[in-house]
Amino acid sequence: MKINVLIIDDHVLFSQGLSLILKESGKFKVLNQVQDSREAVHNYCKLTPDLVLIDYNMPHLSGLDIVKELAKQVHKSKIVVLSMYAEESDLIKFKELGVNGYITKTTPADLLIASLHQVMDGEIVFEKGLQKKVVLKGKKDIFKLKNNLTNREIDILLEIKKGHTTQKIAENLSLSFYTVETHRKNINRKLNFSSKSDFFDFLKSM
Amino acid sequence: MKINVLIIDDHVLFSQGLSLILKESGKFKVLNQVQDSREAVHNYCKLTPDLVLIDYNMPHLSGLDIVKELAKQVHKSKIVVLSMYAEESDLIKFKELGVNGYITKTTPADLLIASLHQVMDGEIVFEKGLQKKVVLKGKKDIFKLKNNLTNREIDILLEIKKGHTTQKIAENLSLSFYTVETHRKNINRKLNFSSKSDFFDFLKSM
DNA sequence: CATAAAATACCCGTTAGCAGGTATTTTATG
DNA sequence: CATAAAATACCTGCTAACGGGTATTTTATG
Repeated sequence: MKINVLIIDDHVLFSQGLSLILKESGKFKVLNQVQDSREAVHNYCKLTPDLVLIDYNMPHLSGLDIVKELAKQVHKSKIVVLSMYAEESDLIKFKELGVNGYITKTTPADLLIASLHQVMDGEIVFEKGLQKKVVLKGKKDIFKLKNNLTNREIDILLEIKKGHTTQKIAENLSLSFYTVETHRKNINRKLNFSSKSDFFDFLKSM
Repeated sequence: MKINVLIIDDHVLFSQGLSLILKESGKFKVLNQVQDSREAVHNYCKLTPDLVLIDYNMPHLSGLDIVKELAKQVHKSKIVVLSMYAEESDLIKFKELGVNGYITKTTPADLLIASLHQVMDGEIVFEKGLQKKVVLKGKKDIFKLKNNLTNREIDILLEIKKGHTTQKIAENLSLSFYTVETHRKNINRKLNFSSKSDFFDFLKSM
């Protein structure tokens, strides 16, 4: 039995090439290729594919939003995001959304096929995610030392990075509102950013 | 006799798909697919292709620079640029460089094949991929359309991106504090971010 | 030229963030 | 065990941001 695939990508040329790649492998059947979100949701429900391949870098619509839409539907399938670049922040978002795979377009076809089979076997394939995470763990200590931050302050920074308010952070970490404010104060004193955007740039580098 | 093609694109997945598309047409022979500029020039000289297909939207190197490099070589071939978006400013640059075609990746395979044949017949094909509504919009315009933002709102967003306060933005743009606040309000209403970090992520993507 | 969209400007009330403090408890660490 | 560092908690006051309005002028556009 072949794996039924739905491709969502407004770059028709890429979709058609990808279809041929999948077809050649002999294990996949491309049910349809769609170029916009309305068609995407409609085809998803009608065709009930086993696997959805969605391009993230679409100029006119957000891959993220489509993934959210698909997640709302009754039919459930594996979802793999195909992206031009490996963006760390995007990776986290897609992981949170429960996407089954994130593969960059720099991946050779055979590796893609192999990854898709892994996904169909229930694995979660985040190509470069694993490598980066390992690197990040070593970074954390250097990061701490470099900025004279304490463990708790890093906890708070990670919460801020998620976009949580002081109140929310307090709830999440089971702390008093005042305690979180104190930490924030100390962080700001230590890092002393000249503007909000500098601060958010810093958070991104974490 | 088949048309010998060299593909330059660091998105291997796309190159491989494109190769299959060309192969299926029966009229093209893909000599090689390369991922970086050095390989590009080397292969160009060694394989002397009839046609070069080059991706413009490469993250780490400029398609423009590669085209310039190829133009310097002894061997001459037709050069067609494949792009994600149709950007007017780039179009002019490529025209000046004597590129034989500029086709977006939203073009269906059959139209691409037809366009490539036109190019091989000596025609210059610059608008095959740009059908109906896609009216040569720049990145900024796509961005605008995508989010329903006005020109002024983008000005304000760029100021916010710099980390300026409302007061500072008002001074920089010679506007009233209240006007800037109104714009910010409208931007927030249109984009409706759930958190500050989402907002700053968005700014970064500008 | 009529009309809509965009850009400009002003007012009010609320809240989150932040800088200024002070102070206690817990945890390492020599 | 003594002491410093870290983590906890509370209070005050100020300001930027933001959402709710309203309203006028300028600019496109059919």
